[in-house]
Amino acid sequence: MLTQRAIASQGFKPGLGAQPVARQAAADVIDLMGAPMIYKRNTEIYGENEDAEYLYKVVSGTVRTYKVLADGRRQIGAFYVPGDVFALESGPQHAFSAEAVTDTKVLVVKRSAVVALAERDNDVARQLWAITSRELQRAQEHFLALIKTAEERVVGFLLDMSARVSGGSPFELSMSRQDIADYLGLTIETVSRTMTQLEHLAAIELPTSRRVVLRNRAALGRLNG
Amino acid sequence: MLTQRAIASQGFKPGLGAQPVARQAAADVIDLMGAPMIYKRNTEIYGENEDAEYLYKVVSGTVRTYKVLADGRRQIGAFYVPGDVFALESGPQHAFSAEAVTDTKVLVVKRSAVVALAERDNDVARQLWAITSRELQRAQEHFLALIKTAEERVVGFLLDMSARVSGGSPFELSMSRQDIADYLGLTIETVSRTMTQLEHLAAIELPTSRRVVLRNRAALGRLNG
DNA sequence: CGACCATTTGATATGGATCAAGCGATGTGG
DNA sequence: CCACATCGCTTGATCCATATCAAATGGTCG
Repeated sequence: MLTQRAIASQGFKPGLGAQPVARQAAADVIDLMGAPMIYKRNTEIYGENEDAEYLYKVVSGTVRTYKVLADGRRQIGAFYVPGDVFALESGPQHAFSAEAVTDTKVLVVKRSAVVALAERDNDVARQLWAITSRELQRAQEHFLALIKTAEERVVGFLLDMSARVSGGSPFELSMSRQDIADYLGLTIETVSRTMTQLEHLAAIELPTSRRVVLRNRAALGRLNG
Repeated sequence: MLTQRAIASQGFKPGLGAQPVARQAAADVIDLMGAPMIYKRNTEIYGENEDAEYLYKVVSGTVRTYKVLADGRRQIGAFYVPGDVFALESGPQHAFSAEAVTDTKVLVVKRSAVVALAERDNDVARQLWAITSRELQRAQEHFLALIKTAEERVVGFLLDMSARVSGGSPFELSMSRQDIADYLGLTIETVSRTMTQLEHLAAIELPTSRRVVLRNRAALGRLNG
């Protein structure tokens, strides 16, 4: 479904807009050197604490990274959609595990190869830095979301996803309510109730549980805090 | 503030001085090129959305970065103690404001100078990346802390601070209860109550409200989740 | 000593979690 | 093609951790 649009939009992420050039070039390294791979829905891409051997770029589908806490709860660190680069969250070992949310196609490149290339090509070095920087910014925003109310978290999530998946207002959520709950630090019941409530407020519409129509962006902006 | 900034810019003249430091690590670059500056308790170092012109390294004292949310609440992003480098949290503008928690001495260096140096020196480039990477890791840990219980957050904070400030077990908190609350996403009352409770559990001791003795690390480790 | 600020302690309220059913879509075996 | 099992989601009732409101205590500095 997403494949055609995903390929067309590679390398650009409207909204973040910090360094489109750097992002483009960084993406190119993976585009040029990357090997395509396919992961089925709910299969592991890598595990927490494994050596971070590869860098990935999503071609189609959605990926989640997560950690399972001591008490058994799962916290999702991020969702990655077509165009996003992941597995550069930290040091030499992965801090999070990664799984395919849907059937997913990625491009894979050896981290060591890119790092070696960066030794000689400081354009590549700058791109690696830029990717990490953007990841940091994303983590900070996610982090700020966690101190907001349930309604604000859900609204923020919907606005974010609608901006990131190609298209815009009527869009499809590729992840389950449980995934959303684990991403937002809420329970599935609270996410569900909040969605219903937003629908009653006429802020959104839910033709199906996965399909979202942003019906009143002004109201959503206000509810976003 | 402007006066102090002017002094900072004397530290580096483009085109000069690159050679002698060419093989130094980034932290050392700040040590070598940095201009000392002093900020009084509770004064601003830089504001959110200002251009990120400088990089800072704490020599003495403590710094907090924070954001004020729409509803007026303040969220502290990080505390920086001697040895820490800050102001590399994101892109070309600061995502957070920075203030001195106590009277603080820092070394300041022009960001553009370091970035320019990184163009020619891979080692410096790698160090810039490493600093950003570490910051990302720190943000992720802070983020994971926010989904824990109040007790776990406070215990985690105390263990973290005790590890970071020179010394170890008996150590001094340089920040107020309000600072801690805003860092942990709790209220001042909850932080206070939790501290008292930890004292009753004989896990810690509080000779004064700012002085902390870790009395039972095993118990604290358990309470940390 | 007195004023002020930070911290602690107490009483009550509440947002979201938890426990528990119900419902609708999808798929499977008969 | 239907009956039924399953799964993901929604809805309802109740509980609890932390927030909020309020007051007392302690420490610091003029």
